[in-house]
Amino acid sequence: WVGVLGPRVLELRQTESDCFFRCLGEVASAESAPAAETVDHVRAELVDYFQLSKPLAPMYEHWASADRRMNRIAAALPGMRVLRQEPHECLFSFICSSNNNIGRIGGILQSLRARYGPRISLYEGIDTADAATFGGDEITDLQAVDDEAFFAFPSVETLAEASEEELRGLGLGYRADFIRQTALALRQKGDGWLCSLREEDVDTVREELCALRGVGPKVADCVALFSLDQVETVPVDTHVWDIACREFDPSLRECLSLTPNVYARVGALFRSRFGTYSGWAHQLLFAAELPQFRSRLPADMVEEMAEWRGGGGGGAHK
DNA sequence: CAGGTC
DNA sequence: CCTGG
Repeated sequence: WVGVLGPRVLELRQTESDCFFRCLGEVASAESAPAAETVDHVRAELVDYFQLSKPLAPMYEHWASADRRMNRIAAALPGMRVLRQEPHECLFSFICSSNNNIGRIGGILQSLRARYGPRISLYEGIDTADAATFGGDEITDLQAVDDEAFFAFPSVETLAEASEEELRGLGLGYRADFIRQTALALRQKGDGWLCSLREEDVDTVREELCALRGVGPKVADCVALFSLDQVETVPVDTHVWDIACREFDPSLRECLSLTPNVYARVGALFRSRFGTYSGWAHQLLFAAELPQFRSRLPADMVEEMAEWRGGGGGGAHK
């Protein structure tokens, strides 16, 4: 895998027993430390990003014993971790995700980076073709506009200065104003404000995030789980609602829309079943719904899921 | 209708 | 309600 983490382009390659990494480039402004120090620093950042100090095996065992279906999914999808993203990037990204599809979200975020983010220049002698072949992945997976363009995520300051019109031009649609407004609010609240929410309790985090433009319960929960250490939080989107209907409580199917009441019921179901790390358990169940992981699941399970989707009349069961 | 919010 | 499939 090749992509941007903070101010650097990183390459990761996983083998049976190890995970290798190297840095391919960095933003020009970053004062480059001695190479040996950078390696240690990047290693520490990866440990933080993938939350490697949290042992996953005990969680998997707990979830597997709590749920028959989860037992099989856990076996099929090992190592599914929740990322610990940079909170500002996470927040803006999930504001872009609302009422939107994954493909377009990725495009919008790449446009945001390319237009407002600092460019990352690759080190001498490194090109993305190297990077792509090294990992054996397609070059289409790269977060590059062209063959050599990488950008870090833009700062709050830069986004606050952006015009709504220009943001719309990048394909953000009505979310353009959400981005600008939230950037302005964050600038006013000061640099460390968002990260400081990591020290707060779930309810405070939710309340503070929901006060921002473009942030409702679902987006708030995503930011809480994926960047603010709220391991118990379960973001409920249309897919997670489906999972809850299908696996935990068919009566949820009667509800016409994802109202706050339904939202709360679904989260409560996950927490009663999976406990403290329900957000992480949710991540595994959610991943199992995605087309990219479907092929790894047992055939009868895939069939059961397809039947549910089709049986509802192409999603018309709502 | 898509990984919702105003 | 932006926008693309």
